[in-house]
Amino acid sequence: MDPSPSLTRPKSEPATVQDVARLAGVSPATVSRILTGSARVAEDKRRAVEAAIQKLKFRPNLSARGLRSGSTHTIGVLTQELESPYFANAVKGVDEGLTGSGYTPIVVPGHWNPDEESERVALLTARKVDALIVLGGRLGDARLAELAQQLPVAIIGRRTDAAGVFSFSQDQVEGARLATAHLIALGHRRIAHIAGPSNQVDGQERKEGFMLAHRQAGLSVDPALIVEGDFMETGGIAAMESLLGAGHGFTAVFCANDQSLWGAKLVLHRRGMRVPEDLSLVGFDDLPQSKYMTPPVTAVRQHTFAMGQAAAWALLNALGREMDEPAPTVPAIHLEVRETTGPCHEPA
Amino acid sequence: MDPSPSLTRPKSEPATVQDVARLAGVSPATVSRILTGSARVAEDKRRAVEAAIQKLKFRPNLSARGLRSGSTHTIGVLTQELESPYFANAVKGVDEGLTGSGYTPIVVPGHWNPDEESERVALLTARKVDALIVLGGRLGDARLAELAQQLPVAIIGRRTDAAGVFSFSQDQVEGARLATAHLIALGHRRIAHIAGPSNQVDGQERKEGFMLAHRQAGLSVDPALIVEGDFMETGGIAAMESLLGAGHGFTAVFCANDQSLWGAKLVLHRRGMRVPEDLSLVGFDDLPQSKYMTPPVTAVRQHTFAMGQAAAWALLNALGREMDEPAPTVPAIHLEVRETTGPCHEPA
DNA sequence: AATTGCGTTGTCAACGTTGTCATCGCACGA
DNA sequence: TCGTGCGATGACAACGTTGACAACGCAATT
Repeated sequence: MDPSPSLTRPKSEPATVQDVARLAGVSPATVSRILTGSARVAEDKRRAVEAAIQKLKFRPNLSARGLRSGSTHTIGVLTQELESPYFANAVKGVDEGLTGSGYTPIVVPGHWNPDEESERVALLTARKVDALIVLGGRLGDARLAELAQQLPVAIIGRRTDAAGVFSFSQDQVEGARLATAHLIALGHRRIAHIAGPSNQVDGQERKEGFMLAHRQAGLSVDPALIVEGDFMETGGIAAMESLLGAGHGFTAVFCANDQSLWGAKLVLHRRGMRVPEDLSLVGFDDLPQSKYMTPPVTAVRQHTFAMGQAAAWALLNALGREMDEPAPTVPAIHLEVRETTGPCHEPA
Repeated sequence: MDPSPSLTRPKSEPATVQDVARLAGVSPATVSRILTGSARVAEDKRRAVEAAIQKLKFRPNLSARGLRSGSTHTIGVLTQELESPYFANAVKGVDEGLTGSGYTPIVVPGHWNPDEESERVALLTARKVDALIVLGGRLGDARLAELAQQLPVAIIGRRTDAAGVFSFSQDQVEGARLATAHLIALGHRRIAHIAGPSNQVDGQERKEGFMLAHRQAGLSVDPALIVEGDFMETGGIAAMESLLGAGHGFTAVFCANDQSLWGAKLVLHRRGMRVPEDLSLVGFDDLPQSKYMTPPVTAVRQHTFAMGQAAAWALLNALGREMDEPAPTVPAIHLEVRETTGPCHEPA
């Protein structure tokens, strides 16, 4: 660490269109025309202006431009946790979908807190973003609909009834059903579930899929085998310990997300239990790291990157931009079978 | 996926200070005074204005404010990869360090590409950010110094000679030395190194620390045991396979970063080799996930979060804000010993 | 050679906010 | 009672950019 502040700051004022115009011997309007490409300009003047821009290192002041034209060529992205791989992936998709469009994403975190989310969104709109992408979160439908009245809005990872909102999400129930059915097909009969927080819709839906798969197979679920986690590694640890401590036999666990699974897996390692020989594990999200775990994790794959791209595409389109490529498609949710699941050895 | 565009968009024009002033029966200047707190205002007028703001849902237009006052209360953050846990952590630190300050971070990715970084930074300055935080990257010292002339600049994870730039970084050589010395202390004598890309300073310095530890212990390094990776999991896989394929015995590996280690570890798992019984592994960065790997990874801990916080603090301070807390300290780099390292079993 | 027409360029106002300056009104002291 | 002074408030200009509109020059046509 080496903080070395500067004491002198010359602060040469940045050039303006006026300066450029004066140097190039034209009017500010002509400079503007060249910058925005809004009208034809004689070749020699264009060259003179471009030279002046180079010389003065001119960059249009985007505050002024935004004020005058009403458009900032900016897309606000409300995420929840910057450090979560799940959101990072979606943001990356948005970023990718926006490259070459002239629009820049402005990413702000909401921390799953409705008040904070609302505040951050207000900040984005005050900043006059041209469109808005919301990743998950707890913003109410009413608020979303209200926002959609002012500017194009897309939401990722959540369904909504709010009118006029582009929504990109994947079928959580189906994903969970897939995961559970896979375990059942491997012969598992006593399957535990480390659930998500009960106040979060995703968690509820995944639990629903877990139940559904059992019902479809004509199996019943032992409520004692369902333990609530918090979508974090630590929650997975606690849940697995409580599950193991209670001592009711089970041969597989469906975890509501990968992070819970990672925590659970660590507990098994500590106790000398092998995966998948002693216990099969399925996750949800298929975060990038899951592929490199030992053994690599079997998990339901959410196409967050593709959803980010699709959201970006939809908004650019709504903003009236000519799209040279068709709307990207988001693959259906599916199960990525790797090595944390295996046939059931202990007969129920 | 369910994109449901709205066709009608009423677009009620947002309220302005003018509207508020009219409704409250005062002048725009008085509204401004209340908003910015720049002068005393009679209690009854204040109440009237606040009521009008509520009623009209007024939010000051930040483009206009930025244009007029020159300050946007915004801090630009140039990161490299949104999806990398390393950068995500630093950004989170910045975000935390900024909470409650009234400043908002604007995060843009640079993708390790000097041209793109330069372009993104230009975009941030055109947007009139009040200060700039650069995470890693390849921006030249000259450019950094030039930027520092215009606004306060901090750089994280990189040392720089650029004048007037706040720099927060950790001693990479020392970190690598620590990691290697730990292996040597455990009795390892033939230690391999999966290096970073040779054109990246971090990689070079970590390799240097690797060599240094050997020198200090009076040991020589077998050049055949050093293989170049790319700081990604796939590079780690390739490097480990080439190392194992060459067949020269070694009992431990120092990986230039955690992601390389994850890849390498997967190869060992595939080949049925145990960690740390058959091979010890040390990483660098100590990413959050490393703690939940099985076994948990021994790694050099970089305090990226703390550096992010410290950078935010330094910039706020430089912007003249009264800091009610002292500058956060960044702990020295250290080795987090977990379970991927153990005593050497095979005598050299 | 005069006129029309078109394409290029410049002038000017406006976007919403804030700071400067002048003014107003009030309370106080002489 | 009148003048002074100070605090509160309003009018106004300015930030840098763009778009509407007007004016200009040139070429083609009659």
